[in-house]
Amino acid sequence: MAVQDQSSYKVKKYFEHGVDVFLPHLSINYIVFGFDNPNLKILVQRLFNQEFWLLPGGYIYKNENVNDAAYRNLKLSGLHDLFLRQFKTFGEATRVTKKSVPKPELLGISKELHDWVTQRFVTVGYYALVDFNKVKLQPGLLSNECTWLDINELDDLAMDHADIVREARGVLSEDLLNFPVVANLLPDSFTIPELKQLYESILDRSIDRGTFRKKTMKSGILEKVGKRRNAARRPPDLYKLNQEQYIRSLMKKTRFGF
Amino acid sequence: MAVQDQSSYKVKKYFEHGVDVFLPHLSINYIVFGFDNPNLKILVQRLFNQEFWLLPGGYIYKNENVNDAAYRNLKLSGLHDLFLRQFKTFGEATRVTKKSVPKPELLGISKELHDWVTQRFVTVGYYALVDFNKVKLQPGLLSNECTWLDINELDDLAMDHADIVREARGVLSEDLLNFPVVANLLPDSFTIPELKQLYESILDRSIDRGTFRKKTMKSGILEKVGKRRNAARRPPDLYKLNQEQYIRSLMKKTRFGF
DNA sequence: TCAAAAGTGTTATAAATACACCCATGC
DNA sequence: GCATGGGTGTATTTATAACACTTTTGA
Repeated sequence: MAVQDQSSYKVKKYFEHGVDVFLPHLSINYIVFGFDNPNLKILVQRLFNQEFWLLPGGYIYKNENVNDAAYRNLKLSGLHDLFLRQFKTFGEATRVTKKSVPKPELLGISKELHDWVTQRFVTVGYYALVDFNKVKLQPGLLSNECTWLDINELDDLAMDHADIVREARGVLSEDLLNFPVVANLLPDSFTIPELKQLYESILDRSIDRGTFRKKTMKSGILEKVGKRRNAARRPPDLYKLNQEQYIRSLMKKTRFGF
Repeated sequence: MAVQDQSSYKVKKYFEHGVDVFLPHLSINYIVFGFDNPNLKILVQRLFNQEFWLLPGGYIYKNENVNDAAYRNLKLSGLHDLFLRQFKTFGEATRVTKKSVPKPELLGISKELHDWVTQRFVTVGYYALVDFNKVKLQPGLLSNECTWLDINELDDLAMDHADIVREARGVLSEDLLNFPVVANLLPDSFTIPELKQLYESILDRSIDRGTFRKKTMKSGILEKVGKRRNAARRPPDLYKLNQEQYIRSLMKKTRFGF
């Protein structure tokens, strides 16, 4: 399950140029969604010896675009070439102390660094969509352990991170109905029932099979590429994204009303 | 038109406790929408002797919620009890230098303050909806002059503020179709044709009269309160918001598809 | 041949769209 | 009475939702 890495000093790598190269009081946090059929998961991390999980995140260089920082920090966790979207900024002054503040003193870091990472942060929230099966879990520079957490089991998240996840899910639910973004969560080829299950796990409700098929087919972004053969039942058709039509549909902004 | 106030030193009032009480590198900017039938307007300010207009904005105290700061800063411009919604954070490192950087040296402020206000800022964007006729233009503490600018005439905005306005308009267009937020832009009582014109000015396209009426009526949030008598033609019915139904409809999230 | 899931079709209802037509007013 | 914009009705098309029926497979 969880992937661990006990080198407690790699945090120093992240801060190799000190803390003053970063914008103070401003951080980035990610909700990385992955679809482990039939469940929607999010990627979480923790510092070793700590009780609670944290959303992945990072800081922004003083001369760096926030969006660029978003991609850079994700890359440090081995995630790249993914769908990434800023969705909200969280600015409560007490957000860090809401629940289970991390204890950086356990990391054996300097007083200066300790003070820096425990300052008040306004955090810019991004959500990312990844192909669950392609992701190799790796803790990144700011954590020692990472794992997938079920979207419905957020009790073990620290600070206000459970709230952030819920907001992200709400925004994703909306985006889902406006754009076929969700294909970013699936492998290159997939079946309609899989896509339907994905919609259902995000929206948290069931959708009629016939209606779902008709709508997704009509959008024209799916292209049949074969059949899947694996069980004692009718094999589902396999589809892939028609990239051209996909782009076009992003432009048109056709709404999928389920 | 524009309202002026030549006291160039009131900026010092805003910074009476120095700059260190504020979060560095982080600001708030507003797009205050007002409907001057038939045109959609936004509120802009400028520092005297400067060429370009700026969006209203402000800074955040170190121990203050960003949302609270948003309301507080608006209040300094005489705006309160309005609809306010965070819609996006703008984090380009070079956003300030995109076009026409303000010249604070013209204000006769200290070197320290000059350096502070010209640092790199990540800005949290909010849009506000106000009743155009109720707003008394007043420049606030961070500007000497303010006015309404037509939503389609953004050439005179400094930095990346025109981009920010365009993004805000896009978000408002979406929100408009999901919630009856737009009533916040109208006086207490208004006619259906006025409401329609408002939709059209935001969405920048025309809507069928019959369809518009049917949809808005069906939502049940409008209550007839009389007729308007003013021209050589059939007098339109006057409506007001049914507050109870309005709240309910905010919950239900019914979509207005025009 | 059977169970199970995939695929397809049917029908009823509701929504969106584009009109046409009538209405109330001041000049 | 007439020009003007406001209010209402209708017909067409399209979307939504629920459900039933058929197909394909391995066991």
